[in-house]
Amino acid sequence: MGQPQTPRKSKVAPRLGRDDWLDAAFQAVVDHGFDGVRVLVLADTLGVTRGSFYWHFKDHAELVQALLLRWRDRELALNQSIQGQSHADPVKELEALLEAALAHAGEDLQNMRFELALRGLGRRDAAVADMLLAVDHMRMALFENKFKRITPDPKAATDLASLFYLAIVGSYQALSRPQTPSATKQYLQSIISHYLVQQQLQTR
Amino acid sequence: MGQPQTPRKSKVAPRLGRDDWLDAAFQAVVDHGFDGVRVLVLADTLGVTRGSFYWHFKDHAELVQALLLRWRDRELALNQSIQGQSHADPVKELEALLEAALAHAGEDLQNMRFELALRGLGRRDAAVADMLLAVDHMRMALFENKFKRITPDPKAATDLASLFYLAIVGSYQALSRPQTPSATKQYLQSIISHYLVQQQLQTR
DNA sequence: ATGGCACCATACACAAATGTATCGATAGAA
DNA sequence: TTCTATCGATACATTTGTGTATGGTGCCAT
Repeated sequence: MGQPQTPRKSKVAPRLGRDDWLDAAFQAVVDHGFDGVRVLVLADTLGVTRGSFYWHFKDHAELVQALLLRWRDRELALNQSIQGQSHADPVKELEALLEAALAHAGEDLQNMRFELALRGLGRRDAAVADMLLAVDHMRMALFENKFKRITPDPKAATDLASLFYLAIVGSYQALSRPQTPSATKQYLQSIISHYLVQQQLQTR
Repeated sequence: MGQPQTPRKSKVAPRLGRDDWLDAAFQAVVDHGFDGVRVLVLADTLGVTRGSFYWHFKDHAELVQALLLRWRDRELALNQSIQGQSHADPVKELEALLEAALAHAGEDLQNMRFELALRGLGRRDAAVADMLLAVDHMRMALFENKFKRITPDPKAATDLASLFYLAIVGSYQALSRPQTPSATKQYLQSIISHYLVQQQLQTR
């Protein structure tokens, strides 16, 4: 959380880099969706003119493309780091995954809003849809692995993984009943424990 | 599914009405989102000029507003009609509700796509968000009632209703694993039956 | 038939956004 | 110090979209 690699004077007139534009574009997506990513608006918020933009990027499409790739790379990295940590207790592990998945929504729900906007874009753009599909599979596999360590029935594990993952995505979308990620987490966990109790009763 | 109330010659030069513009706007939302609702594009697809539009509507905002209200009214009506039908068997009833909810996605997933776009709009517009909230509560209550007739635990009924409703919304969003509504229905039902079996084992 | 209403076309003014071309400024290396 | 690569400003051309004003046309009842 310190200075970027290129040490900047951090006082005034901070010459912009490619990442600064990407950050601004990210925020624009969060606030107004991908259709709200306007070059001259970004220029305004960054305090420069569009002349700067067309030095860093070929055109508007390249900006969006770069933003997409950055998101995917970060998502991949995050997934791998989560895959790394494993506890002895599989239930603890699942709960940790739930925790991570819902915390990933972001401080001010920015990541969540970005991802929703991204899914909106994916409905009109096949390439984006493919990218999302890959990420979804990646994350769903994570859930499936955890559930497989809990229940003996492999089909049940797959179904439960699907159900939970979709419920999380759905909770992003329809924030009606559980209005916060933490509330969502609580009732998801309650379902888990409920399920586990019955599981034990059944196998006993 | 016949002729509209105003009997039209159905041959050529069919003078347009307010609903024709709303239909075109609906399709535009399905295809390109709310930001893709452009008056002159609609005029093009309808084969007229914008002169027509500004006779039927005051401005662009009124078109969107009318589209929103039409959606809400239809949604309310649909909900009430579903609320009417009730079978003796509560499980059958729940399955019928699932069936209806997922069939509501629409022939070519048009209703689904529209609703997703609508939720995207709701993230930027408080009034739209409120409207969605009301509809979500309405539909969730439907689920909750069904579950309450199945399980004795009221908290479990609420949690399950939330889980299922959010999973349905999520399946709209992330069509990764279950790629079609029918596939979604199948594994949701599998979860139900799984749950019911355990429920019986527990209460026995 | 003809007057009037409902519906649409045409033309204009305006705004917002993209992209290009050109010139200016500035910091760091030579 | 001066040169140069990097970054930004300015001005222009073009596209796309909205909204308004005004005129045109077919159809129905009187």
